[in-house]
Amino acid sequence: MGRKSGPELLPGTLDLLILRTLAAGSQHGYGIASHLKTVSDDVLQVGESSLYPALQRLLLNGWVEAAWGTSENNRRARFYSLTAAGRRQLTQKRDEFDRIVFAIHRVLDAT
Amino acid sequence: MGRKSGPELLPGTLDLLILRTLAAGSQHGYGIASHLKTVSDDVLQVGESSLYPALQRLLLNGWVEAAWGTSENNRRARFYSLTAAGRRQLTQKRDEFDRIVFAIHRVLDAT
DNA sequence: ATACTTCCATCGTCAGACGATGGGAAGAAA
DNA sequence: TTTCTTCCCATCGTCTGACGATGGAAGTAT
Repeated sequence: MGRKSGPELLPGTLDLLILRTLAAGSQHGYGIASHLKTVSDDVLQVGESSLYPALQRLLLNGWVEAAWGTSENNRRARFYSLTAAGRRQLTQKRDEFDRIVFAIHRVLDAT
Repeated sequence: MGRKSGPELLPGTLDLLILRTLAAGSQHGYGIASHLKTVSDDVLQVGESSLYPALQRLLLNGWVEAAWGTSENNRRARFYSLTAAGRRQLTQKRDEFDRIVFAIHRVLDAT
């Protein structure tokens, strides 16, 4: 029976979520995942095997940059932060998301 | 350069959209696609190569059933309609969608 | 010592969306 | 009559992306 109970995400929204999280300040991977889980009240549970590839993607696209540092818990951590292009991308992805969700609602609420 | 201008859909929502469309009455594939495009004001543009595989999926899962008939335009067409299980699935997928979109908004609107 | 938590990351798999492609039948245009 | 457009069916191959499993390493608590 393939799946467990339900998808933890809407595919295609992970980049947006990460970008938005980083817009509030630099964070390391683990911190991003925790933040999403907490803020979403445990609805959004992004595993590390989704998160890190996504971060690689964002790095490659130049939307985030990374720097090694030390976490609050005194551990070696890689801090990701938004670039200018990342900020632009955030706006754009957000608009696109809103546009599509609005459209979907039109369908769902249609007479 | 890979993409054209933007994704026409949120991946994972196509089944929901089709199910919801059929909840308003039997339709053939082409009709479903037209309906989505019209109602969404051209935002949701589902191509036939997305649509038909999706319909096959829905058939396999027993959420829709199909019957050959004749379209309004006097053409041979396959009419898809919701089964009882399909109606249940629609409710469930819709709830799930709302839940996740709500969670995403919590992230997007976070302080 | 040992176990748990935090933090990094990759590999292999699988689902799903989509471009390209192919066909057939009805009606309109040439 | 031929041609074109619209309607309607469907598949194949590709690519993106999420995720389970896996494997470290370093700090903190028991």
